[in-house]
Amino acid sequence: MVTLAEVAQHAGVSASTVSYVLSGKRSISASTRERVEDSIQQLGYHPNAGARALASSRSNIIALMVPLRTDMYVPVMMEIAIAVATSARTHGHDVLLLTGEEGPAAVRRIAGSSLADAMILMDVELHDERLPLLRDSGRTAVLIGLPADTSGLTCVDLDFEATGALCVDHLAGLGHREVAVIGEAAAVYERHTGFAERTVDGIRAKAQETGMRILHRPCEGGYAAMAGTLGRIFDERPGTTGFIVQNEAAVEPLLNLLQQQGRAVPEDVSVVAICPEQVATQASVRLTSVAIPAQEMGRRAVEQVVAELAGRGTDEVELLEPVLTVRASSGPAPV
Amino acid sequence: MVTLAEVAQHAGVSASTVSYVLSGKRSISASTRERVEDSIQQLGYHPNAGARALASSRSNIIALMVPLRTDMYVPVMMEIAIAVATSARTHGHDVLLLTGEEGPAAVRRIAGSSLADAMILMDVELHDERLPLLRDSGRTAVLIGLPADTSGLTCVDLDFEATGALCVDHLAGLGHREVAVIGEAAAVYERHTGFAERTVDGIRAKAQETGMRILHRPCEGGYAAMAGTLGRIFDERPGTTGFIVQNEAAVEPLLNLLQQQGRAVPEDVSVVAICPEQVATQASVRLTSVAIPAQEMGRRAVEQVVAELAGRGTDEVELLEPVLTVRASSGPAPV
DNA sequence: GAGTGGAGTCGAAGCGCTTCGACCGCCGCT
DNA sequence: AGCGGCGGTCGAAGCGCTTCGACTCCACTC
Repeated sequence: MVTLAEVAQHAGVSASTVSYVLSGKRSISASTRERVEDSIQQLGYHPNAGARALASSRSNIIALMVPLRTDMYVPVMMEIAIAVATSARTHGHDVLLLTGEEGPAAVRRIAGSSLADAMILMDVELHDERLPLLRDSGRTAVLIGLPADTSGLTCVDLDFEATGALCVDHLAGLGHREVAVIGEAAAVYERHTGFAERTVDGIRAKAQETGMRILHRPCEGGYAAMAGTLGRIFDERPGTTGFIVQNEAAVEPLLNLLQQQGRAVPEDVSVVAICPEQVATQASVRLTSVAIPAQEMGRRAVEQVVAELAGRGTDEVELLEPVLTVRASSGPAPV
Repeated sequence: MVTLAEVAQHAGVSASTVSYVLSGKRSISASTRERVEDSIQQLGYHPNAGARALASSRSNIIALMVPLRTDMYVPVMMEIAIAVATSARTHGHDVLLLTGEEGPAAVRRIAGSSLADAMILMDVELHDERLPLLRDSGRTAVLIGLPADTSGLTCVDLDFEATGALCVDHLAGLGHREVAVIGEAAAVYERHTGFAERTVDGIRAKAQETGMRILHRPCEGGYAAMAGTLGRIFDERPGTTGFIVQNEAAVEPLLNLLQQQGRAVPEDVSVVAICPEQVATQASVRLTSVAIPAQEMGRRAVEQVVAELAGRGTDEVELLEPVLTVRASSGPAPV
């Protein structure tokens, strides 16, 4: 491995000069800079990450905690993770992938070892165990999601309350009066995952306002689970004409089942989904949907992290505004 | 932050002793060890990652390069990534997430900076640009996937040739003579991604052996693409009675379309999928399938990495044997 | 009773980098 | 002419850890 010292010798300058060329923290004459840069090229020098971290107490690594559960909203998670990794690189950072498995201990370990300069947490619960640790670790952190108490924390998320309200508004405007909500799996609510609860809150509030009847049912992904849930919904509320679907793994099964039952979409029944654009456009019926801006969320989270590391910190909650796109799955309520 | 020196002072021993307690590289008396461990607990000490990496030239980090494309076999990727992260932790390593975006440069950067001790590459192409760099970086590396030239590389993968053969065998045994293969998106073949080509090779070879006619068609995921592809397949080969599906995003659309066309599965048409178990069991018809053992692949890759780092290296290709599970989507060919 | 060797501990020398203070010219000011 | 100040460079002191060699005891052996 080539070292700083070797570059310095090759360029005929001192080690510190090379360091300053690299960091730009002191002015360097054009001629010296050029010579140093040439030497770096020729020798194929790469700064040693460990030495750098030790000397500067900055690792240029951002830790990303993703949920362990691989059974939920996987594409969204993946998209966020990739967006985080990609934007981190554009800011000169790398991303360390932590799974939920280690739980709160991971926070302690990462903060304690100075392995990462900052952390981004996904899949945040309302009363997340990791938050107290995070707060008094003093590390900069950004949450993707919204806990109950956001004091001292920076958060990025889609405004799920507004999202719920938007879906209701759309269906109400089309004359629907009885709407069923196909939620995430029951476990998601039991863990008090913020986004799921907030969506339902938003739906409930707006429904009350517009005089709509809501039936909310958690639902696992997959065909079998959806079949059961759907049967029970129509048993209980035969007059249901609208669906709001939050679990993307239930979307296609739902469309399929409706079709089998001879209920036409959107003539007899309207469906609004909360899902990534790709799911909405690739489904068997092009879905009216509120997009989950996974990439945007990942990008924003990184930008917040970078801003805070640079001291331009702003402990704030940034809620992205939902956008509803009308496609082929929603129409006027049947008369 | 608490340092080694502080722990040493607190325990009344020298720094090196604490270090040896931590690493176990020299014998320490029980009493000393206990005292040191107590101090570590009380002070809440965590070794500084940078310092450790610098002094030992081991970062205990494994870099994982995942493809940037978020549109392909996402669940599989995610499952592998999580399995890698999880098993890495059980071996005391962390995982650095690199996206394909940076391309071969990432290999140079990581190797050069000693940020990671080893690399795991996913989405390997037959003639992958990263391989030459990897070879002469001297870093230990494991590929998930199989390039054309595996010399000097450790690889882990499902045996996709055998997988293809297995699918053909199953359908041939049921009397099917005309089978269509729904492949991955065309771009996957253009990039010469190993697994896709090898699957087709395996299918072709076995089909010849069993006198089966094969029609292979690449296919994007999603409903619309599948509809087009399916139409063209039946135009060209009206006698098709079997399908082998490799693109998991095409599975559900295919089932849906067949149903719409009044072709019953498995009475009129049999479908065999190559996909994760979850997809197979959650589809609208429980699918006869060859499982893609994503977790297993991730775990094996990490184990290989750890073995090589420990000097118990074995540059070898490890192909996992495919397992076909018969479910409800395949049956005897119609007469 | 001197010699041998292993168990247990310590001191010191780095690992490769950043950064602070100091130094040296040289320009421009009064 | 003299001096402040600034652009540009260097030396040296760490950052917190690992690891090598050396040292001390003490239990054995012959």
